[in-house]
Amino acid sequence: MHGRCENCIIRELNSFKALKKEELKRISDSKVSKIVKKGETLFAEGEKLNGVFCVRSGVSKLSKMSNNGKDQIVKIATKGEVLGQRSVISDESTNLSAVALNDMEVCYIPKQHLQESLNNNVEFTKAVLVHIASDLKFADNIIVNMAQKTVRQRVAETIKYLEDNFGKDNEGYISITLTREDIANIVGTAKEACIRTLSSFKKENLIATDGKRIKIEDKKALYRLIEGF
Amino acid sequence: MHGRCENCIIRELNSFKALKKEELKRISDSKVSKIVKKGETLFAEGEKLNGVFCVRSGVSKLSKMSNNGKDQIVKIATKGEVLGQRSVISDESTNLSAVALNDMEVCYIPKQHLQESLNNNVEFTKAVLVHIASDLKFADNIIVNMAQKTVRQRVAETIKYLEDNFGKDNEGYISITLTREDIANIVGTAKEACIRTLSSFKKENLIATDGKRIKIEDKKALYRLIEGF
DNA sequence: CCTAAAAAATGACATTTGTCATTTTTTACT
DNA sequence: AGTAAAAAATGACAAATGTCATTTTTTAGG
Repeated sequence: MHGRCENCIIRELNSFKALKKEELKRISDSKVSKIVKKGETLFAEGEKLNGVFCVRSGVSKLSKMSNNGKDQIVKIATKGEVLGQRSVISDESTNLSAVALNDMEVCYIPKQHLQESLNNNVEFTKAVLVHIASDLKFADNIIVNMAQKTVRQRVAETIKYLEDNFGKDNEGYISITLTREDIANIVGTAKEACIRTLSSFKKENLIATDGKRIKIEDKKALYRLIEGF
Repeated sequence: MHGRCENCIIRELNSFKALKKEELKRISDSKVSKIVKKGETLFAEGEKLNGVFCVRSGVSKLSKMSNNGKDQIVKIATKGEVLGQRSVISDESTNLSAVALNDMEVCYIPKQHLQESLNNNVEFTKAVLVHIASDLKFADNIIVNMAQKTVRQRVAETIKYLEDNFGKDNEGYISITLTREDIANIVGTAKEACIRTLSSFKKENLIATDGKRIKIEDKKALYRLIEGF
């Protein structure tokens, strides 16, 4: 609970692995560990952040409200992700809000320390740069999918994404369970359309469901569908 | 034509302003100035780049082909933009292709020099980081628009974007002229839908057109439409 | 200035997706 | 285990968008 960053294995997953010992010590001394319950907000769109959140466990959605009242999920962040990073880098308020999808353990790190490292440790700055560049590439792909793929294809892609990133339990179901509405908000469609699409996938034996849980039954066919057949 | 980077005013527009004199000299010695004609490809999706392109004049579209054969434009790059940067940072092949929308003057800079500066000059690395972070924020916004806004709203938004970024000529027409198909590829819709939407905007006196040229006639109404009224 | 090719425009229609209303099922809690 | 609330599922219909065919207009080049 109150471990030291120096010993935290999570940092192997993010840019913090490029930090030097002294830097880690300083960060560790000022960081605050927090438990965030399912449904709670880490930060809201437009807020000015004075630090970042390093995710130790649990899952958070990063989303942006659109004028029609729908929440578009832009990213699902899990263990190792550093939330609020972009906004600290540019010294702007956040463009996204972060809400816990299940109970989370996070460390809050005041931004001064990060900024100092960004200003002095090229290795760290470069690591952050590479990470953000990869987020950008990912975002470009989402744009293309949103613009060019059907809801069916995007639902299929989202299921694949969830399995690839969160794995399966011992029964073969995708480990992360989202509400149909959250899935719809990733896909960028109405929840009814999302539900119908999942039902149709079930009829076609592409997937099986049990409550909220989803299992991919015919991976090949699902992948073909994503590619447009 | 063969000016020195040290004297190039374009670099005030991008991260190159954070480079030191020696760095600029080295880059200047190895850079190659090129003229790229309208319609020509600077680089294609999937290509491995050995350098970046700094745009001195002209406009390029950055796009990605989707499986249905449509080209999704992700960004319009103009004076000062550095193309291929993301791919050099991550040392991967590019995820986008770049095609000139009109005649361009660009400088090709071999990647070694950039990488050296990224490894040694924190100021530069940070400047690049801030720039990529801003691209990411922009991309997040596009995702939300694609997912949640109608074609009408997105066409309106694209027109606003073009006027804001490329200005108007002395008759009030937007300075950059794209084909309807290119506009459709920014909006993420079929060209017929794009044409129909523009025609309807014309009927409603939101815009006026003359050939490819577009002029915003009722900015307020157009902006209201973007917001969803 | 003329002409072929490209782009824009339009019609007709199919398909996809969104919206609203309602019922059924699941979940969380005592 | 029982119950209220939330989530999922489904039907019916409207609206938005895509596709294909065709005509009209514009543009580029000799």
